[in-house]
Amino acid sequence: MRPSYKSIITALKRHGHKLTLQRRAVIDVITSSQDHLTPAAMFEKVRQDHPGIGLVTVYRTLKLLTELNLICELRTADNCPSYTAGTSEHHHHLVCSGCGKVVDFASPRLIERDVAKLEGKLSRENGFRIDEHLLEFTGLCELCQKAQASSV
Amino acid sequence: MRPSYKSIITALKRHGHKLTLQRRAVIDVITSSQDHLTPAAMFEKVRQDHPGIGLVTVYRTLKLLTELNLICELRTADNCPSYTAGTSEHHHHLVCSGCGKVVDFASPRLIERDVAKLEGKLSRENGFRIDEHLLEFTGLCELCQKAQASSV
DNA sequence: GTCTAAATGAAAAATATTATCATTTACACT
DNA sequence: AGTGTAAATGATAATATTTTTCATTTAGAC
Repeated sequence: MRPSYKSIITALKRHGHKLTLQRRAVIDVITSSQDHLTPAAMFEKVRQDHPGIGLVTVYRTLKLLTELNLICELRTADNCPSYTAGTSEHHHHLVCSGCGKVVDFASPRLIERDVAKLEGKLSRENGFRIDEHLLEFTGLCELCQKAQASSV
Repeated sequence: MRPSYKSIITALKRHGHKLTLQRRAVIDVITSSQDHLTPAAMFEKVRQDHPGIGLVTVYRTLKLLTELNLICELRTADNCPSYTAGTSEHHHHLVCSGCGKVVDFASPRLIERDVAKLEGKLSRENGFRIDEHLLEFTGLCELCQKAQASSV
């Protein structure tokens, strides 16, 4: 389940962080959108309700939430990180290389089991302590496929 | 098999690109290193033999090689892209979140088969044309584990 | 050898992110 | 409710990374 506005607020409080209007605003935006948003996009959204907020605050809030593992950070080839609520649930990414759209999905238990095995093997062979894994598919979404087809 | 200096040169030629000293130098560095290198790191290496080369040229060459799919671009949480020779061989990444070290590995056929199945399902359900996939493990390498242990 | 489009390097611009610091504010404690 | 204090904010500057621009150079076809 995607973490709700409330659960994130609670977690922040639990870790001894202050609940400022600005943080609430950022959390509101991130939890009420299904998409992965870049810091800049989030800033624009938050701004609508809180004209005074600074981009810096958005960056700081995202950093904090990422450190507490309350949101999910994603980096793709377009160089901009984007964030979405929901790391409590383990999920993977399907990324459109055309427009950057990201679809989250849960992978079948079968794969997760195999991946866990592979994780053990890699860990032993390379001396790593492995903390997480991510499966990422890249391709073109429906719209970008059409755009490509019509431009050729 | 990792693409060799020669194979990349040939591919460039085939696509009608000129073989400048600078490009040769960058390709030499990227093929003779096992690691993923950032543009800046590559610049430093290339510079040793070609003091006159510009960082811009390194960027341009990496961009070109990436577009031609001759090298592999990787982005992790530290925000710096890094590149390595070798996309002709399908491989995955084990990334150290401490120092950024990347180990490439091939995943067992078992997983690849399941992933292919999942790929078909995702493609159908989301209307994506899926081009590639990447499995990425994140953790701490041996050195960074020790560093962490001793600092606590 | 000559020609030309492609590639380069220097500098500036654009973009993204972080650091600094004075001011404001949440909230623990009365 | 009022007060004190550490944490958080916003403005600004700084840093880092990547791209653009453009005059000059050069690889490679002829």
